[in-house]
Amino acid sequence: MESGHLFFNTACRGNNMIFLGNGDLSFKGRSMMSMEESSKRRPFFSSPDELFDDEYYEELLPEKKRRLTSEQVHLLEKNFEEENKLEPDRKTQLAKKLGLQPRQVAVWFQNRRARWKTKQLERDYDVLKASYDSLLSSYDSIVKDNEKLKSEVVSLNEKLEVEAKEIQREEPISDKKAETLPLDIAQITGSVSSAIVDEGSPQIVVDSVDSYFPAENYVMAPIERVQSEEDDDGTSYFSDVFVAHENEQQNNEALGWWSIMLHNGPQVLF
DNA sequence: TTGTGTTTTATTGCCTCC
DNA sequence: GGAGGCAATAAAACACAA
Repeated sequence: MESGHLFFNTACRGNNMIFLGNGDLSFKGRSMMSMEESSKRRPFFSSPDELFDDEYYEELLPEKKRRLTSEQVHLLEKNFEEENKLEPDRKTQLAKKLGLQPRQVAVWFQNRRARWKTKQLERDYDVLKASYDSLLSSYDSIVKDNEKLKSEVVSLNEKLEVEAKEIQREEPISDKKAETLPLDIAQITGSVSSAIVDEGSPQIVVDSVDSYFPAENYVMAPIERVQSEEDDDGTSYFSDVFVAHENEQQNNEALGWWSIMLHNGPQVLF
């Protein structure tokens, strides 16, 4: 039926083709129209004589916009797949083959490129969106991990504090030793990992220019290892613990390079 | 049948390249 | 300056729901 329709729905006059029937009975998934319905809408011819009836064409003029037949579209699509640009020779050949004006072929390619571009943009958007969704998912997972690690740090800090107090109770410390003990262990506990940073509480910031301690009043000084807890794989959660002293001058004398480090910018402590 | 949205064909104006 | 490409747009053809 489609091929029959295609045969009847076009009429050639010289190099130009004028479309008289309904060009897309089955065009791009649209519903099939019966031959009868089609002829009611737009008559088509059954004999060569009728095809070249000049009077009829004059009635039709000015010519209405006609859709290309599915056969023409198929051939155009095939050519477009091969090369989406049209050289002059190819345009002329294709126009002859299809019974269209070269201009029509050029216009079809132009519109087809525009459609392709739109589709391509949609595809690109889908790819980018998938990529974004994936990244977002990874980010969420990292945030959760971070929360988990932070709570572990809090729990370990609490343990550390308890144990430090016990040590202090069991072995009363000398005045000299007392100078090097933490003033406030809770303030120090943020220094365990650069990946775990709680913005809500003051901490020593590792790998950062910003330090928890106001440089005017405090310096950091190395002290004896207070407590070190190790993970299953042997990774140490706690390294050296530092203490802040209010008397900067005293500490500058006593602590040497730590104070220099503090005043001279970024420190990598672990 | 009609209103509305979509698709296709064609035009216009601007831009780039040779 | 002419040819060709592209973006924006018009207009016809068509689908489809109410």
